[in-house]
Amino acid sequence: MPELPEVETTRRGIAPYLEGQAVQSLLVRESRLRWPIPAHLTSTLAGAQVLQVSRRGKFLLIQTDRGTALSHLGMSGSLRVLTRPEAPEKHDHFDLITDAGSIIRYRDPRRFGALLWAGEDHSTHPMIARMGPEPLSDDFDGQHLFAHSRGRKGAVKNFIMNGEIVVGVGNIYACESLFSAAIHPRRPAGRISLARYELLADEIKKVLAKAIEMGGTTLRDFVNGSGQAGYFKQSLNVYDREGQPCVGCAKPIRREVIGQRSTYFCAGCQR
DNA sequence: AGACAGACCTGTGAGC
DNA sequence: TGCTCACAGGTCTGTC
Repeated sequence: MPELPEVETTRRGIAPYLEGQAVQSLLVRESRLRWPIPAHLTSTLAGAQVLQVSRRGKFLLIQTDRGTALSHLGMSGSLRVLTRPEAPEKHDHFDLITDAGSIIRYRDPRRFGALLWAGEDHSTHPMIARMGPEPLSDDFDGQHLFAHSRGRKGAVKNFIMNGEIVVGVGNIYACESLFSAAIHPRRPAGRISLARYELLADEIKKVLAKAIEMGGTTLRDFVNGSGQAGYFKQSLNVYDREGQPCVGCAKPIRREVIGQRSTYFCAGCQR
């Protein structure tokens, strides 16, 4: 489910209800996520002051005066704000409740998400330490992609989805940015010119920024902090459009499996 | 080092 | 209606 734009949309939705607030309690109904929710978190977070809610890659960072909680939404996770209590449903695994009475509720049917504790310096946490640059930062550009791709024979699509190269580019936005840059997803990463990587980096930035603006992509179940769907699906050029005409050349969009993931592209426009 | 398959888990929709 | 199968936004782990 959530790629960077969906995580950022979530961050913006929940931050106003958490920043500057004290945590009253963490209520865990199901601790078996991708990794178990640490048992100490309930007591560690009770009474903590939330300083800031930020994001690194697809992790949400809830920074408190006692350390930082990391939350990942996995494939099917969502966090939303309840301003009044609602009966929890089957896959509502934890609630973070503030002194002001807001409930931040985590739902995740597939349980690929996570809630972890990073202590004081989250940048050294194993989940964070090896991450590549943020795609929307100045540290990420065509030169970066070019330099790290030399000698690599794997498909460029897998290369840009590798979080040690750049974070936050998941299956949807990898397909979309490769289409916009007219690069075939199977092209070996090491055989793409600097000029084409400069275009690709620009398209990655553009597609992610536009998706954030539109509140993310809802394919089936993504909801923002208020429980609403995102609107970027209407802007998808190739993803989930197998057989439909390419917006550029009208040839049918193709779907092939690359790196065990469905990949959508136009064989006419992308080389 | 890097490329690839397998693993984790539940729900949904298509086809029979 | 109900069964089986393929597939779904991620990413860690193990093997070659």
